[in-house]
Amino acid sequence: MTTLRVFPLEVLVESVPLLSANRDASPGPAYLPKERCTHCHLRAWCLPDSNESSAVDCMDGLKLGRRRIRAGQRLYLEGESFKFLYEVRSGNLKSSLKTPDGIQRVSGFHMAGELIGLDGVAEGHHASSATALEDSEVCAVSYAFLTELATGNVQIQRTLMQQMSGEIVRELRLLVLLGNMTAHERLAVFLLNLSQRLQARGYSPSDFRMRMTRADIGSYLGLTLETVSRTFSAFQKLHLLEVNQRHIRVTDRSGLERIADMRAHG
Amino acid sequence: MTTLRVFPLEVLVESVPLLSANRDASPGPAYLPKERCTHCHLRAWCLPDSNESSAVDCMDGLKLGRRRIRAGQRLYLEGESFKFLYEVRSGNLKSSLKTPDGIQRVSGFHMAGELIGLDGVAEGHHASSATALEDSEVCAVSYAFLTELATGNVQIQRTLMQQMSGEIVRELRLLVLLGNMTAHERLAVFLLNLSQRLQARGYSPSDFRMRMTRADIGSYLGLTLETVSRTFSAFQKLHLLEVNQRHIRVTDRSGLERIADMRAHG
DNA sequence: CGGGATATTGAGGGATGTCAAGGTAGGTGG
DNA sequence: CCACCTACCTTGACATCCCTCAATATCCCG
Repeated sequence: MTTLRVFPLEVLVESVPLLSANRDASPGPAYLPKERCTHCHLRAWCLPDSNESSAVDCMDGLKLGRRRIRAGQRLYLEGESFKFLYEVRSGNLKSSLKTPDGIQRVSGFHMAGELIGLDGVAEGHHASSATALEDSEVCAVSYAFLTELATGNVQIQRTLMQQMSGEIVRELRLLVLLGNMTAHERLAVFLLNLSQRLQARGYSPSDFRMRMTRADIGSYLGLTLETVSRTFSAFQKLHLLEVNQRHIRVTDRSGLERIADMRAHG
Repeated sequence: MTTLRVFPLEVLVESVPLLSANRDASPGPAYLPKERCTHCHLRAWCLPDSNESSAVDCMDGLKLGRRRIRAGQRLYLEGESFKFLYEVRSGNLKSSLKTPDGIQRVSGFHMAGELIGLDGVAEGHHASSATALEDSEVCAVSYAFLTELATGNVQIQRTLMQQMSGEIVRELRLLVLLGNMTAHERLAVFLLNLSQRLQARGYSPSDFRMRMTRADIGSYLGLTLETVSRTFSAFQKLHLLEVNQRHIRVTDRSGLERIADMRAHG
């Protein structure tokens, strides 16, 4: 496994003057220079309702820091003191947390535009770890500063609450999945969800490369990696997919959908 | 099953003047009269950090409405428009949501002092339903008013965020449970959690009556009711519990704990 | 006392976990 | 450029836990 190197983020985020838009000034080895939020093409994802200029202005005032993470590196660790939320700028990450027996279990995969770290708010330290599945870039937002700002800005406050609640809903749906579904159903739901999220970002929903291992998928879906592998093979035999390692071509989407909510129809 | 009767809550909460502390004035058939939050003995649970008088004053200004729910009745329905958060005052409720195949799955059990309905914030309608397991009482808080208030009050804002994040963390832990654990481990974790929450409320942690059916527990833990029943019997044979229908006596707590994180030790 | 909901227990089968043995891809260094 | 190495993936055989189906028992409430 890759050596873990976590750079002290406080230094990056707190010490640089706000609104220093100079993107060419002395980039450190592990992060990109700061820049105004207005330039962030993912702003709409991070704060979907911020159409009012006031909200945008507020966002510009946020203490922001970009950060690069190499594949396999951790962005934060379970139990670590919680200070920042992160928006994924590019690449893919996974969240995971330890079971009582010390095994790491994947609780989510995160693509560009998604906000992570919200589970740290409750107890002041992260409830899960975040690991890069490939070389990735994130945007760090000081949570203390964000809440301070939210106090005077309904827009930001509302968005934060919505993001949190959205996390709750996502996990509820995953709970249902883990509680009732067969391996076939789980993988079908997983692939359709992946496909839909890729499409929303302008990628092909039917031809993509997964960034996670079979073990990651299995851990996420509550299955062993062998069962995941077998299920991929089964889907291929059913002519639903063409599978080549992590490259997936969906050849029968409606077939997948039929499996995803199987018991609803038969 | 009991007939469902949902009273129009908007009427109750919006139409009554604020701070009408008269608890004897014309109570409707389905709810108690309004009263100041200061009189609420569960205030500390709902907003744990509100020691400053300013926060308490703010809470007094919240649009609050008490509401009675009979056993089996629904407080709100999945998909219903989201307007209120609810704090459980007395009794016990369960949350549940539909699987793709239309089966209702339990996602949580709620005891006095717990805040429910947070999953509705994300999309403006409830992501789950809440059903009373016995005759219960809740306190309705207008979400719109609460956020408005939070804009000027860091205390309330922080508490809201913490409650939400806490919900996320609880669900994360349940995810881990559902993904990896055996029936024995699941039930042990469930019972210990129940025990701990009862103790925190001043009840015996080792001698209590569960309010939910075997089917509810099974649905929550991702097991069938038969497996739950068998596991109770097994625990009894192992002299961990004495089980009499829903009455539980924990006779070997450390034994339960050993099962709950079994793989950690052997 | 009766009826419906709830709980217990048994028998059998199936889906998935476990253990094991290759196979494949991609990166690294000679 | 090739050989190797490591991580990842596939497939098989077998075991097992839990689900399904079914019968009976018990409790609670009217």
